[in-house]
Amino acid sequence: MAADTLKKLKTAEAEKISHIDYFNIAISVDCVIFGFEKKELKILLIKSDLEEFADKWSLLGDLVRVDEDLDSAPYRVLRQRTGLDDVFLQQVGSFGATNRHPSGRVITTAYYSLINIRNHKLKITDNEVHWHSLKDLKALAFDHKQIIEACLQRLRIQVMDEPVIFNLLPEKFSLRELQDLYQAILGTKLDRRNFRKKIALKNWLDDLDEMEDDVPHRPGKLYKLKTGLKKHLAGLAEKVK
Amino acid sequence: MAADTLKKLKTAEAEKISHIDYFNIAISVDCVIFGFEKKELKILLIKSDLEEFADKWSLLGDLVRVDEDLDSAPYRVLRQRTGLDDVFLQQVGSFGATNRHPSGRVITTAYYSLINIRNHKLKITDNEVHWHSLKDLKALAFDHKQIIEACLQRLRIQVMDEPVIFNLLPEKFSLRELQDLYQAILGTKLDRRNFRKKIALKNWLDDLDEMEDDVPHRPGKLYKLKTGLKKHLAGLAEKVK
DNA sequence: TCAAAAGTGTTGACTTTACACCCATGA
DNA sequence: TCATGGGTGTAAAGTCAACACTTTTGA
Repeated sequence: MAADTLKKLKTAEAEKISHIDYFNIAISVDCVIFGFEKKELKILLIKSDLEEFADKWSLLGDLVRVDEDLDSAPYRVLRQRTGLDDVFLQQVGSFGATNRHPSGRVITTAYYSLINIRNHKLKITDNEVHWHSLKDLKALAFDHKQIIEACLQRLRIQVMDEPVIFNLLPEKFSLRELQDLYQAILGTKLDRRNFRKKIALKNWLDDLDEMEDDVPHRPGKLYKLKTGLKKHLAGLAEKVK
Repeated sequence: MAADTLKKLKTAEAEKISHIDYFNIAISVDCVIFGFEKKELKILLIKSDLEEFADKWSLLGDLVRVDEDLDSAPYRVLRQRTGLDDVFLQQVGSFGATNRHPSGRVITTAYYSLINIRNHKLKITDNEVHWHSLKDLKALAFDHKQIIEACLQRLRIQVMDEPVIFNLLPEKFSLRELQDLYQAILGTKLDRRNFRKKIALKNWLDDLDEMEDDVPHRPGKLYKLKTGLKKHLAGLAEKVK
């Protein structure tokens, strides 16, 4: 979150900055991290540590370091916050209204990320960090609501013709889980037969010849993403797409 | 162009900046300005004033001012460079490799713009500014080639289902001109009958009951964009789309 | 035996593509 | 009279949406 920013901005540094103001537009990155659990799309947020936004939640972000590529910064943020290293990340846009940050001029570049909540490597140690259901987001810090909206729209478009959605699922999954996920993202119900036809047509999946074994009803077949359609194709899609 | 940047960066300011380095990532905007003439897509470039890029062309850009919204900066650049005020502009993405700028750390946000080359208000006084055919772009300064590529891809997608393309045409135009323009953007040939059907279906145009009168062959009907589908819907599409 | 979800095809509506001829105008 | 593009329709292929019944499993 660009909130880290703030702690710093409130110290002596803040004064220094405000004086050499003209050259001091800080630049941050913010990550909209999507997860999927219990048929719901979730998003990872942190309690804002800014007075102005007391009790509000904000995105995970940080200032960009002078020796790091812009597109590397969100990977660092995710590594630091979640311990995950090989994640799907894609730049969505930059937000730079003069008044978006209460303690100074900060332009932020937003990225969206898709991660599997159940990934065993995912370690959220910071207890100010929590998963939130997208449905009942309260007021957020900064312009983060708007940023999330933009990322969600990007996700909705992307999900239709690129195999990015699998970053939200475990290695093995059933078609029901996949359909539930599409529905959560798109906010619609899909016809099961049409859905399966469409997925089959895309030819993204390998049938594992295994069955679910933990469901209280008839188990479905398990599938995995075809090897070769590597899960996080971030770098590629990022700039060229 | 982020080249303005450079002039500044090379002065005394440059030293100052390099020392308080940690907080000094400059932020610029660059405009990919498309025009259409003689059945070709053109782009407006300026001679780079940077030694490192002597004889190379670069995009029009400038540093973002501390008291101006990020999304306002490209409008200012266009106003200053072309005299045009009401232009179509849309943010495409931000580019921030550490080494993208030879004289310092500059992150740039790219915008694409569509303007009518024949617009009488268009005043390119600076004689270092020229229209270039997209086909024969030589090496460009910075990462501007890559930025143009990204903007072109955005344009290609956008043009398919939003009436943005008309910003490149005069008020009145024939279906042939429109088709030529689509072809220039998409880089393909289109079937005339199918093209006309598709356009008719979109219901974007008003038939003016006028004819072309300056063509060396049978004149076609003239159309204009329906009022209400205002030409530059930039602000709208920008963040929400 | 019940509840829950798995699995599976067909039809009609619509969209997309391919394709060819006569017409109007200016040179 | 020629060259250039204007203007127009149809048929076949493909895509998309709607829709229902039988099967398997666990509780």
